Amino acid sequence: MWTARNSEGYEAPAALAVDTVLLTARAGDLLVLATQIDDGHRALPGGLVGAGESPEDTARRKLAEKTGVTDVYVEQLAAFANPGRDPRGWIPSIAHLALVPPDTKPRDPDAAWITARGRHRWAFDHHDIVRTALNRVEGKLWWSNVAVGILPASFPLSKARTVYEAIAHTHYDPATFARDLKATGLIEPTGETSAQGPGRPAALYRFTTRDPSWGAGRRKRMAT
Amino acid sequence: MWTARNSEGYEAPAALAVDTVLLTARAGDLLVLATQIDDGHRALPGGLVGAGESPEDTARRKLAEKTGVTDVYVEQLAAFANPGRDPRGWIPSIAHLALVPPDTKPRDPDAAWITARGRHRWAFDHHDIVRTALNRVEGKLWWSNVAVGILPASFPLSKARTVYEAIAHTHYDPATFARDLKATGLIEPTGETSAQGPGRPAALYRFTTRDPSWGAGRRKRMAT
DNA sequence: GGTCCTTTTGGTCGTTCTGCCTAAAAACAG
DNA sequence: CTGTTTTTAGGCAGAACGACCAAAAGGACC
Repeated sequence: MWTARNSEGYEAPAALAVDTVLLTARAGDLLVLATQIDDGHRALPGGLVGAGESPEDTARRKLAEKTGVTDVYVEQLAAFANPGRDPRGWIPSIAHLALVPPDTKPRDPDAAWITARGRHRWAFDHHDIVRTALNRVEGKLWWSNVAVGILPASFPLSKARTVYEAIAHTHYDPATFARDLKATGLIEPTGETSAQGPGRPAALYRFTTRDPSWGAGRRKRMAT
Repeated sequence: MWTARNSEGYEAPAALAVDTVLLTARAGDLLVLATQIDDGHRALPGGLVGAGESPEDTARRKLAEKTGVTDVYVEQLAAFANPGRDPRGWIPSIAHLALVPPDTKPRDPDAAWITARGRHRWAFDHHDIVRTALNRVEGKLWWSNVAVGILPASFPLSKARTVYEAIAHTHYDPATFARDLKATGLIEPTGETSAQGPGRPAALYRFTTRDPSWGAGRRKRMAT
């Protein structure tokens, strides 16, 4: 059982942790990176925040260790600090949300992509963290450029639609989706076209900005 | 300079803090409770989380000390844990958002209501925390029953409109506001009417639920 | 080349939502 | 009783939304 005391003699947190919900979308499914724990439970990738380090930096550092990916979309989710959440001691965790392209391979042999909405036996309060992450990314989908984290620099609208459908967990009409996403002003055509497979070649688009920023998008009612 | 070490010998946070953005709306203005610090800066009410205490409980305990109010709407905002945010040492803070009715009086003589959107000289990173709180409450306004925290159990639509206008920082047409708020399903008529002052007496409404819950409301696009 | 199939994409149509407006209902002041 | 004020119901035009249709533009196969 970890404990700590500060220089005033009062009890202090034993450590400050970070847990990251790393999401991606593949074949219409939303996936989350999870490591396997000895007792069969799943756990989110995370680690301890070092002195002089910001929690977001910790999240990025740990993600780089687990997947080798750098330049990831990372944002803070919430703090999970209820007493007893970690059996090792008083260890608050600052949960983060991160998104990566679907071709990202885990470097850690114990880590694997599992369905984000499937029922899994999560360790600690990680089930709550995952649920919070899903709510967050769903809510932001049409109001921001979160999908930037999953999509490559240049993409056809059908690819974007697959990602949006995986996140929103619904089905969009292709024509309507194209009209609405273009209307948000979040994307712009690159001028290029791609033609792999049958069918008319699709025009490629890019996000007008790859910097994550709230409130950039517009409209689109919530799914009923 | 506060420091702490855990039982493994590694450096740990010196303490875990809570800062609360306590908001209310009065006369069309959004107000925040701030205490005055020696050097003239403003600071948010807050305190240290005790061992075995949840941060939200800490926020409620501190608010009760400062204002005497219990049964407050409190939700977690975000963690502010950048190194150097607190000159006293490594002290992450979990910021909270709280809402109270406008007749709440501060008990602490150093605490006072100040305009939430005014330019003030905030201490530490409290300016960021206030801004985050304003964004949060604005975003949730039409999608949840956050306004429950400010409005009394029973209220006329004009009162609700004043609160909504203070939060959204816009002006709503009275007729349109009534139509739209009723359409959200968040409120229901009590059957009573109130007639103070001139004009047709207003029907009184209550929230269908006073439990804070995300996603209960519907529609209403973002303000352009 | 010709035919069929596939996917993209522009447009239409009816429904719903939104912002603005008008006017009636229902109180108070003089 | 007459004017004033506030609430509240309803109308109307424009925008947004969802579903659909059809043309465009490629590949696959004969």
